Amino acid sequence: MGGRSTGRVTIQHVAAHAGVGTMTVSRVVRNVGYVSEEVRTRVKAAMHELGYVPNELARGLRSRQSGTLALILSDITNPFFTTAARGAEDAASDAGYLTLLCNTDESEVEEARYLRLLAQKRVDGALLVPARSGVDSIAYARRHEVKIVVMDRSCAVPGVDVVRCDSESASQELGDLLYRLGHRRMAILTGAHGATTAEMRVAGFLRAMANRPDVAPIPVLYGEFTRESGLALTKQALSTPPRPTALFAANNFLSIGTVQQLRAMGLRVPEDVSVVGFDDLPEPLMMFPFLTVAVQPAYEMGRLAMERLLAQLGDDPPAPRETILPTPLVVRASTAPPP
Amino acid sequence: MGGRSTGRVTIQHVAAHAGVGTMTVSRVVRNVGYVSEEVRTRVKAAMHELGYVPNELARGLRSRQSGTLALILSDITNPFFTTAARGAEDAASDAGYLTLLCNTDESEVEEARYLRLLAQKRVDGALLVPARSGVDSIAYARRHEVKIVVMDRSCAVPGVDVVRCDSESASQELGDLLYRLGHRRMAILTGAHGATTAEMRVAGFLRAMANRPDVAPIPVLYGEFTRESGLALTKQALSTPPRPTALFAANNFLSIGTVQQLRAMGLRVPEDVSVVGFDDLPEPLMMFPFLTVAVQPAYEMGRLAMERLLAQLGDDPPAPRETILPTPLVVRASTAPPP
DNA sequence: TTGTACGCGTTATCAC
DNA sequence: GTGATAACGCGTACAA
Repeated sequence: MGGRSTGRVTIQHVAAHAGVGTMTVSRVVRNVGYVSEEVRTRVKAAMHELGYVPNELARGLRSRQSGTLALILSDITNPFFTTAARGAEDAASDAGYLTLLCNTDESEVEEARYLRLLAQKRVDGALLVPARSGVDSIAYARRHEVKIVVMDRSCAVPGVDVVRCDSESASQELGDLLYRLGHRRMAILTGAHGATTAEMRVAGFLRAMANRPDVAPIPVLYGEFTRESGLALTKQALSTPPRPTALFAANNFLSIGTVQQLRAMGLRVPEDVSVVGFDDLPEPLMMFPFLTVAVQPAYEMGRLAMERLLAQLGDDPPAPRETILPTPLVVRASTAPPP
Repeated sequence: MGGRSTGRVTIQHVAAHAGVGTMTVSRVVRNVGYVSEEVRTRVKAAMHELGYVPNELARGLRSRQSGTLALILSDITNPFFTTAARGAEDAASDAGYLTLLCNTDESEVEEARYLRLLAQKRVDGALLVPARSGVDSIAYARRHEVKIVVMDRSCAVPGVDVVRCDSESASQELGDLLYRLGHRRMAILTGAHGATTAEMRVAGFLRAMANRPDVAPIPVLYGEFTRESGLALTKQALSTPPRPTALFAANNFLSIGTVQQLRAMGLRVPEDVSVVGFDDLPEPLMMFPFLTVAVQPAYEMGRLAMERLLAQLGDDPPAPRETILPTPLVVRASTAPPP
């Protein structure tokens, strides 16, 4: 693979070397228009020999697109988002796009900062997991011709594509499950107020108890989607009588904290307290599959969302819609009838 | 915030709106050179009003840099790389850079493909986890003025920056540990031939047994760094007499497969077979901390590697060197004396 | 089928 | 202090 070029080989050098005009080289590079076979091979040889690499910056300047997409999520470290990111990157890569990674840590300020940077870079589009409502971000993106698909969370902005899992129904099913097992005193541990996933999971679980007068009032403890929050909220939930016989932890980190805290308090799961959670861990990470959970199809969500985004970038973009992915339950050892 | 602009506001529009030349606007935007306070405020007002966002593509075309870095790793889905990626992205973000994510799945073909794309995008630099030797990739990157820092793996190419963990010493310590516990029949399960981490861990472990004649010859089973490989290699290791009393699984996925397979075969860990592994899982992911492992400082590695890369991009780049991070052991419940 | 001139948005250079 | 002008490398329109 050719030449001792220093990366400053331009289309003109190639043209000169091949004894043709720049436009001919351009046509060969992009494989469009008519070029005689003879010239084509001559140009290709020159490209190879000089180690020519087309300059996407210049290309983008002309064509008003960068061939780059972005992934704006709260934290790649959460295995749910890790898997989703992989799905998204796979889809983008298949289409020849590169993907920028942005961690907002649920901060609207960071979200806005990244969006500004992305607009400067003229990215063609972004997958957005909005920290809060996302209205400002989406408005900003639209103003700057950055296509947006909202992922994982619902979004009140009209005319925006959304791909997410069915938090509400899945939570309701988790509630049903606990009820059928005989639980009547339960508590919900969830994320921050305002985070749509946190809210929807609460709503779904409560809906399961709506017409069941024998169920005690259900405390809803808001915190964060972290292990630490799981520890703290669990302590709190168990210290307020009547003591719950089952806990619903609305996220993977939360549920891990929950189980750890229960064990630290000398309580057995599920003999003393049942636990249901949200989000499964990827199979190769689970040494001891244990938790009864709602399994969000993270990879599919990421891939689908990116495919939607790519479609938006295409010639006739489909009408925006909300795509809600099925979110089945997996029943394991963390649930049992109340003691 | 400002204007109903459609993203096609250029520096010239701002200049016209403020009644100044484009150069003056450019100076204000970049905050360099001399501009009178009065004009400066006028320009800033115009920028705000028009919703001006500087075009990094055009900027990069002039300045020959893109403000973008890349992360080329095998699979973001591996929590070790996830955490490293977070460290790298944090460092890049702090410096005002955006980070592209590239998953090669240990394929040299994919690695080369991404590198070509990155060269087209004129990325300023990349963190590379080479699938194999990396010589071609590094040569290519150099030819195209993409700065490279090799991460996680060692690299024979001279003059290249490397940041990695101490696979060899840590593996030796794991070997020492098993020996001191009394194990004399052991086996090693590792990744693919040629992957430097796979090789180094084997070498380190074997070194621990070098001058110990009472230790039985140690089978080295090569496979992949996956759970499935862990299942298969474990089966194989236990089916060839003399049966080992301890296994060394050279990677997180491998060790999980190992434990699962042992349990499937009705063997208890550590009563029947001890297991030591490599890579810890992040704390918020471990419901049941169990495995004795060498803990690679993934976040620090990612951050440090990116900081090295940023330094390379600076004015006086430091001389390339190999940075080897300490990799301590954590002893947990998966190790015990042989039965 | 092939080549020429110009513009994409920005910045470096050099005058004013 | 400030502004005209010429690149940066490529693609579009048009001419040949």
